Amino acid sequence: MNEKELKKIIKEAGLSFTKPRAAILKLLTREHGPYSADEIFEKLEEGLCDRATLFRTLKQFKEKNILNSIRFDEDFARYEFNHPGHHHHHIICKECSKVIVLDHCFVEEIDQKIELMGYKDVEHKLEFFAICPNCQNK
Amino acid sequence: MNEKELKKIIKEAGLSFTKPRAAILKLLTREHGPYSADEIFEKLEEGLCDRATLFRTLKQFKEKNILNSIRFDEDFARYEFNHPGHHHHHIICKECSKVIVLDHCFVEEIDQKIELMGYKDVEHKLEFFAICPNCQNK
DNA sequence: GTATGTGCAAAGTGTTTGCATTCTT
DNA sequence: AAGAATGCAAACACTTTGCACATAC
Repeated sequence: MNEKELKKIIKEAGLSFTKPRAAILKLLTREHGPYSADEIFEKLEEGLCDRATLFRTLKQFKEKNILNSIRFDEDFARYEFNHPGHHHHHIICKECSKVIVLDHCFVEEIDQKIELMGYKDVEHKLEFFAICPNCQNK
Repeated sequence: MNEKELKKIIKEAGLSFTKPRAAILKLLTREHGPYSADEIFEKLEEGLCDRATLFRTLKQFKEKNILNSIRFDEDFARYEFNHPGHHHHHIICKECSKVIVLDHCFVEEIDQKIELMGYKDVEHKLEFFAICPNCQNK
């Protein structure tokens, strides 16, 4: 994603366009992740962004729906770019932690059932944990 | 659950039967939760169990499959008693955090599809986040 | 009696915050 | 020039660990 597109996204969220924000967004639009704050920090060019700024930015991007956050059974959050209309799930290998994206959503109808129960604004998180083909041969 | 049953579960897991472990297990078999370590600590009789022991016990119980842990979008884990054969999901209110249990599993067939993709030992976590009927009237 | 578990206090992570300085608009 | 964002260091919340004492078997 080029500078102009990055700027558009950031400005439309009502945030000013700064070096750290551009770099974080660029990375997450280029690589799907989902990445932890720490992984993102390591991938960013040295000195480009403080950890505090990174966390502040992730939080803001999440509030503005630019990013989603997910938690696999870990003690840190993971972030990924929220490609509009690209709702999806993951398979996470229990051994090597490799993540595969599943483009199809299997539970859309369930969201609707839950709305019929009187709930509003229904969302869900669905993740699969398994041992990947590669790790089975070790 | 009575003393005898609690002891059976704990001993069958290969752990010795102690006061803190009995109290934690008793609580979680009586109330579904899922509760955070902090909530559990508050519910236990004062002085009955140190926080360190609580965390150690939760970890062991989880390893022995006595408890499950889940993470809603929070920065702490929640624990619930693993009623054998009682696989289920939750609806969590985005406002008041009230949790409802959904007894039906909607994605069992998906687990099987993922096995056909070459994965082994497939599990999943599925949680719904919505605004509950009660919170809509505020 | 030996192994296992516990409490206490200290340390470890991941994340947030206060504040002075710097950048965006 | 005013407001917003950043870096740094200190603080926080949740969880883990080391060690001496206590309990289970």
